[in-house]
Amino acid sequence: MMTIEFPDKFVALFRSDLGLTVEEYALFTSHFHKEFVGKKQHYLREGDFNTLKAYVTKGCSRNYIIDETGKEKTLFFCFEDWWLGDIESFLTGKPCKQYVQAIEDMELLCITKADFYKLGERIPRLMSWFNTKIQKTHFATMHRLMEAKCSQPEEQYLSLLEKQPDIYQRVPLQYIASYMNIEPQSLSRLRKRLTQK
Amino acid sequence: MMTIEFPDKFVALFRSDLGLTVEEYALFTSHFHKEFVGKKQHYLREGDFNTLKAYVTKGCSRNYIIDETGKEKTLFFCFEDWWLGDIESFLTGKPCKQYVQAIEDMELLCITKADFYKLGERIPRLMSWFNTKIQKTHFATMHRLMEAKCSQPEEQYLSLLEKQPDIYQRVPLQYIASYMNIEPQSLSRLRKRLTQK
DNA sequence: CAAAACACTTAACCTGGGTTAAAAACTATT
DNA sequence: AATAGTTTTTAACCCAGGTTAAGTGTTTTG
Repeated sequence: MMTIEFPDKFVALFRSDLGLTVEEYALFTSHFHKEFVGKKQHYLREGDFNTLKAYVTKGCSRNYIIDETGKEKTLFFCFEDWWLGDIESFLTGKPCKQYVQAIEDMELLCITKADFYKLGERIPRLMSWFNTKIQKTHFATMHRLMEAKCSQPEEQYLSLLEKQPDIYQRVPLQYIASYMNIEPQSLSRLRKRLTQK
Repeated sequence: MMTIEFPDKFVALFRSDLGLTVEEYALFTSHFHKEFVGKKQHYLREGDFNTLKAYVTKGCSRNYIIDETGKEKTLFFCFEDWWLGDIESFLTGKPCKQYVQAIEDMELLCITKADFYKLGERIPRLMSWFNTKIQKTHFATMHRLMEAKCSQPEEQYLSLLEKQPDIYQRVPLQYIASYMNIEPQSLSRLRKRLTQK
């Protein structure tokens, strides 16, 4: 079995922050395996079952859904040191509603749901970390809903440019438009308006 | 101390569904008190601290935020047998971002956060119920985000009319418009268009 | 009961994003 | 380097919803 390298942030999270012992940490990490998802490939599609917890070590992706008219609607992006997947499917065991597609070649560290829950029984802290993570994810989703309800395309573009300027280097414009709920043409037009000011 | 009447659904939830013993249930419910919120009064405002778990026995309300331009944006409504409040503030102990306003006179059954967590230690099932509830709330918020991203005002109006026809009797049109992210005038116009068909 | 406050509707005008289609600018592939 | 494929830009036209404002209907309250 080949040794996996775990990123600094991963180690810090479970060793320093969560305070797992060396033994607990070793046990936990021994259950991980590597996966790769090529650019434009799907990690999950609607109807799939999300049975892995996946930590992103390289690349980025987007979660999207397809509406009744066949249009893709990007819900959010995922970058290094985030966890990837469709939480609802992971937690309920039901099929995914979302698509998860790599925007760049991705490298993942994965543990199966079964292994994770088994370890959760032996390492209670792992379970409480997970519960806290679900809470934080919920807050993030709520903030996203608030943003979606409040902000005009123009402010949304500018605030994204401020918070995550690198996103425009890494993520094609069409996906950002879909995240902002407008057509690529409209985002292009909006940018033109902004540069003319 | 006066006796509080707990609604059937409340009893079913904690006795049948969750399986609390008679003693546990008695202990749990002994910590509740009643509260009233008059129509248009606020149960919570932005900046307040949400320190109560509140079960709605009568009336309905809306959670909303105010955007930079001063406009109210309704995130969701709350009816009988739902839990009321700003979960993020409850869980983090930080000030609310949301306003919670009664649409009709409301009657609530409340337990303090401190009491709830103390009981959670003695009755582990209570805690695991709560964790599951947070998960479900997260799914609901995610579905709301998906809906907000996908649906056109017209379909949103019609699907709401189908799912919860009583909402139009109980909730003023302006709040439904705000929930749908359009102006009251536009909803009025939309309804006219629909009746003309 | 009348006045005031609130809720809903209607209409005219305006604007920003959708739609369609084509061109231009990149990327990837042979 | 040439070709094909993809992504982004541009332009013209259209339309749904925003804005403003006025009018009608319905509660609430002194």
